[in-house]
Amino acid sequence: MSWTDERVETLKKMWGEGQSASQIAKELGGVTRNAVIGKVHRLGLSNRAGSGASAPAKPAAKEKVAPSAPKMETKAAIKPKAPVKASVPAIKEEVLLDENGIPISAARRAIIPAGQPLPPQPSANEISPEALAKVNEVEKTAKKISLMELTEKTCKWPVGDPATPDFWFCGLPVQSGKPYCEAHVGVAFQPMSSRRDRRR
DNA sequence: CCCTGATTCGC
DNA sequence: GCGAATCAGG
Repeated sequence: MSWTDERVETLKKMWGEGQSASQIAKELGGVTRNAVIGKVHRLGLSNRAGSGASAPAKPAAKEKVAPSAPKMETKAAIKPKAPVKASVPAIKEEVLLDENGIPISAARRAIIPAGQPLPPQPSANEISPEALAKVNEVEKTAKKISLMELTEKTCKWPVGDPATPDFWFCGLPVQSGKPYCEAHVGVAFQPMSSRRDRRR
């Protein structure tokens, strides 16, 4: 593959949108994230910001270390024509508030359904509205995979009622070792804080 | 371990 | 110019 005008265009676009090099590489196909990063540098748009921040001294005096332990990279080549459009829709969401002023979103209610034993449900915690908004967004683009499709790399956040055909798991790539994608990690692991002891 | 971008350097 | 290998950090 070569850097056709078109591909460069996509690269610029996605990089500008803050997409990671690996994501861009996947989108383009035929190139690795290294290639993307290399190109990005050559194009001189390594810095996404460009604000007048004083350029920190980067001597970058690097020395060749003895090459000893070679590292193999795991190649998983699966790219279904997922219509994953790189778009950044405005995060606008209606956050309903309950009696206590705790934000309740549609997504939230959607995952509390049957009252069955569900995974780590942050009960009455106060979750940042942003996190919830993100979850709502994610659930729109989630891969919606089935139980059997779950792997260590797929978000295991359940959505819907397990007793319903509409039940599915998020399925998006997990964040490092966690069982959920970034968005769901945000609502799954929330330090209980609202437990402020109030005088009565 | 997973991921990220940054840099180097042989091609 | 290109990008794998490597480095460095999260």
